Amino acid sequence: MPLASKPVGRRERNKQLKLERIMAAASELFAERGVDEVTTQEIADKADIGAGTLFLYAKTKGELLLLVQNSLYAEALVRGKQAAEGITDPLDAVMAIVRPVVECNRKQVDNGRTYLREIVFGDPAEPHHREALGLTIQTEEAIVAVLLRDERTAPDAAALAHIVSAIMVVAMAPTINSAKPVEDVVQEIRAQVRVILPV
Amino acid sequence: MPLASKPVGRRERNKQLKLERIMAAASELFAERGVDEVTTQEIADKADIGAGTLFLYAKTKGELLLLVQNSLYAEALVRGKQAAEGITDPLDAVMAIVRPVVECNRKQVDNGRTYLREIVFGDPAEPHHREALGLTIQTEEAIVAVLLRDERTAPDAAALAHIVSAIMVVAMAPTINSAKPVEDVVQEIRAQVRVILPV
DNA sequence: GTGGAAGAATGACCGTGCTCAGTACTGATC
DNA sequence: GATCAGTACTGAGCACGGTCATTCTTCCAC
Repeated sequence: MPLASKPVGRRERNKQLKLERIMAAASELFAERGVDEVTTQEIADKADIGAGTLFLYAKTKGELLLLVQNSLYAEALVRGKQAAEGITDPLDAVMAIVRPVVECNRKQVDNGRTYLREIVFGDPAEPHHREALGLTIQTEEAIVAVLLRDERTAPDAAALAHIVSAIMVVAMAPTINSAKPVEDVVQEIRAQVRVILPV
Repeated sequence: MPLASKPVGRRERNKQLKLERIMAAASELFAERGVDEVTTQEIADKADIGAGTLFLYAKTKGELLLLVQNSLYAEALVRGKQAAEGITDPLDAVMAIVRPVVECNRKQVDNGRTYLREIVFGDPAEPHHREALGLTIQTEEAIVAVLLRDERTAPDAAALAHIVSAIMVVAMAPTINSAKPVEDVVQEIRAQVRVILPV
């Protein structure tokens, strides 16, 4: 009976287990074939639960994608923050944060774009959506931190970081850009960020 | 037989008439109840055509919304361009273009947001979508024209205009902002544009 | 143990956007 | 007019995401 500090009954344990099975199933199927080519029925089958049960754990298919992709995004953000630490040039430092996020988002282009769509148009009341919004805020805060190294007022830094966010979204999300390789997208973002980051 | 320069047979005429009926029906229903609360069946009924026929004129429901909203957007753009002509301050001039677009987009919030979603995530191969993209490009060109009044390089102006576009999208589209009144959205955009338009 | 309240799981079912095999219409050709 | 190829129209039907009345499970009080 190791670490039974929280009274965890069979009920809670089963729920947790089911959630893990769902995440594993969804994660795998989405990565393999893309979110649009997978039905919720398939995910339920693979997770060995009823079709309706799925929606007790994620209110919509979109929420399911958020659930899966949030952790990837979180990891990318950590990498970006670390990479930015050693870089003094503001533009390069900002791009050090941006790059891993773009790479992560483009790992499976369709899923990445749908993820963005869910963040922008989904229901912010849902927990997985809130988590995603939290990550975008953290990303902006990381950029703010970089910008504040130079003399700059805090409100301006916050506004600039928000603008960088917007640039990223509009570089990654549109269907027109969906065929562009990661490097092109990163360069496109860099070109725009440079214009708004005067020395 | 007035102006029969083009050989317009019954066939072409009927198609045109049907398209007009579809546009009228969709336009009215969308405006009344919002795009999500209207079924394609209802639109077809109101236009007095078969359910399947609808999709010969617009490949998806989203395309139908583009079809309807494009003309409104086009009008807003014209108003914005005119308003900007008499204004010398760059920030004010840019905002003169932005404001009517935001107002138009927010006339029925849900429809406006769905319109943006379609522009960003829809199929650029579809004709109505292409028209919408054309309008966004025209908007950016109008902003470029304003920016080039002051000494500024053309590439920079283009980049800045594109950034203003991005700011607008990210101000209007997200669910979180859907409750904000027009004036708040405009001010939010203005605050950001000011930061990137140094004298 | 037993009873029963609270909660979780289920899958048949529904509404929706969209498709497609079949039908009807148009207009050119003789 | 008759024939016919090309095109437009149709609505029954499909696939899918999501719901909900019902069933099953857990766990507490006694």
